Order: sequence, then C-alpha cells, then structure tokens
Amino acid sequence: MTPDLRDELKQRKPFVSLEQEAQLSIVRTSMLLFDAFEQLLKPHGISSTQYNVLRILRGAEPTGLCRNELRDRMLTRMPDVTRLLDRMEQADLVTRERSSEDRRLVRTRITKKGARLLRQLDDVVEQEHQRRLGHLSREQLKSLISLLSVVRQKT
Amino acid sequence: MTPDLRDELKQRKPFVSLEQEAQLSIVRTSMLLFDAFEQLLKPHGISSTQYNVLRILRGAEPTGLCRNELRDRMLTRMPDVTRLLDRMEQADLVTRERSSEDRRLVRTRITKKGARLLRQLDDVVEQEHQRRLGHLSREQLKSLISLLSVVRQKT
DNA sequence: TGACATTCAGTGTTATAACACGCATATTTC
DNA sequence: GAAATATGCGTGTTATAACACTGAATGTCA
Repeated sequence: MTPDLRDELKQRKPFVSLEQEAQLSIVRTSMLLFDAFEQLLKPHGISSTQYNVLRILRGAEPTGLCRNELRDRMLTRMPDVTRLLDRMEQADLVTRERSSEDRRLVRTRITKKGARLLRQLDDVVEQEHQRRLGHLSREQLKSLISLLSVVRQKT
Repeated sequence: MTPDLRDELKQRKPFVSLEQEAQLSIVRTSMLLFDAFEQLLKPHGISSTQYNVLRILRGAEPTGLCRNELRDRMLTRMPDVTRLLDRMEQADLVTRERSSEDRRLVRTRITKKGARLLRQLDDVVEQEHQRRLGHLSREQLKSLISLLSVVRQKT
C-alpha cells in the first residue's frame, strides 16, 4: 500500500540491506519535513536554524545561554554560531552581553521582539506538525519516536 | 530505557504534541546520521551530495540522465545541480554531453574514475549502515521503514 | 607566582547553497 | 508556419556553512 522509497527515487535496483533502506528513509523523510518547514518560515523572515535558536533561548529564560551551550542544544550541527547570532542580533531577535563572572562567556538572550515573533509562530508551527504527521495514530507516533531513539543510542 | 530527545537537547519543557516530538526526532536522527556519513566520506574527497549523484548515475548506466531527472532523484533538495556537476566534471567523476535529439538536454554519465571510487566506497558505506543501524532487529527496521513511508505519504 | 594548558568567542577565507534571471531549443496554438 | 508558451540549462549575485586560526580569559600545577 505505502509506496516504498525505491519507487519514490525511481531506483532500479533494490536496497543492499534493510539498514541501508532505513537510513535512506530517515534522511529522505527528514529532508522533506525540513524543507517544508523552511518554506513555512520563510514568509516570516527567519530560517529554521534561527527558529531553533529562538526556541532554545525562550526555554533558557531568564538566564540565557552562552554560545557553546546553545550550540550543543541545537537540533542540527552548527559550526558558526557566532555569525548566526550576529545576524540575529542585527535583526533585534537576540541580545548578547559578556558575562561579568567569567569574561570569556557571552550570554545570549531572546529579545521581546524575538519572543513576540515566536509566539506568533507557535500556532503556525503546531499546525504544520499536525499537517505533516497528524495522519499517524498515537501508537504509530510513539512507536516511531521510540525506534528513532533506539537508532540514536549508537551515537 | 531509551533516553528521550528532550534529555538529549536538555530541554526543560515537554513537547507540545506527539507530532512535534516525532518530527523533531526524525530531523535530529537524520542530522546525526547525515553528519556521520559526511565525515566518513571526507577522507575520500567527496561530499554526501556528490556520493548521492554518483550512486544515481551508476544506476542510470549506460544511458545516463539529464540534469533535471538527476535532481528529481536526489535524496535531498538541490537547486544548483549545474555547478555541482561542474565540480564533479572537473574532478573527472562525471562527463556531460549535449543530447543530439533534444539539444536542450545535457546527458550526464558517471566516468570510470567515478565508478571506481564508488566501488571502493561500497563496503565502507555498508559497514557504516551496519554500525549505525545494525543494533536494530529486522522487525524494528521494517517497522521503522514502514512508519517513515506513512509519514511521507502526506507529501 | 609564573609557565603551561584549557576554554571560549570571534575572524579570515574558501566552498557551497539559494535565488532570480536569461538564453537557447522545443512544443503548442492559431 | 509564425507567434506565443514551455522546457532545460547555465550564470550572476548574495547569503550562509565550513574550517582553520587567533587572542583573551581562566584554570592548573610546579
């Protein structure tokens, strides 16, 4: 019933292994969701990476986070957080302030404008999640979440 | 037993919905697999995108594919296939030839060097899939593949 | 306390992705 | 069969990602 990935990508040969098919399925599905998410955000003027940062910083209020803490919590690898934050600071979405206790650290916090934007997006984003995944049952979702967690165990 | 994504990302608040948790789990898992894959390929001098192109072109022998067919079969969205192929042509991994029947088309094919590189990588790549996903049972893998296919149904 | 190592943020540079546009070739329509 | 439309590829440009390196601040240890 459900068409397999091989058809989707018009592949002639079968997959080498279930493991390979699973990995490609994960990456493929992720890319589709990720791209759709970016398109959704685009009219609002931020990328999904920036959105991710805002979400993290909202959760880290009122203390904020330093650059590396933020980087470690991000969904996707981001080697150049500094300039990402530069742009967000310029857009008045975040503020940065050097810590007085440890002057190596720069504490980043979300601004009111950032928080307002995020609040506007909350509904839009949740609707998107429903649109993309709402056709799965609760059991299917739980099973999927659990299986992916097992995958991530092996780093 | 399996630690959840919330712990992994040090999130304080629970997820808004199962749908959201599932989407984030998919994207997170994909990024980990994808990054590991890129690191694996790096010593061999190609990116995962280029690897993907080579795989597709190997499967499309002996006719090859035109640019847009290739783009449509790629695992990830790629708006700038032309310059990707430019680089690969320069590295002698692919050849391009304008079609004589329809002179709008440019047929791209894998070179011997590209095919050789790919052959070298076959084992390495399959080992990587085993390393990342080999700890799941066949039933778990099938279930995961099937669930992801259901997710993709809603475009 | 002074030398050494470590941690943190930022910078310089190159490579790649993203987007809008343009030109050539085919196809359609009247 | 000429004009209009569609399709396919390439290019110019800007934005962002990736990587290696620098310098400041802190911690460590003799």
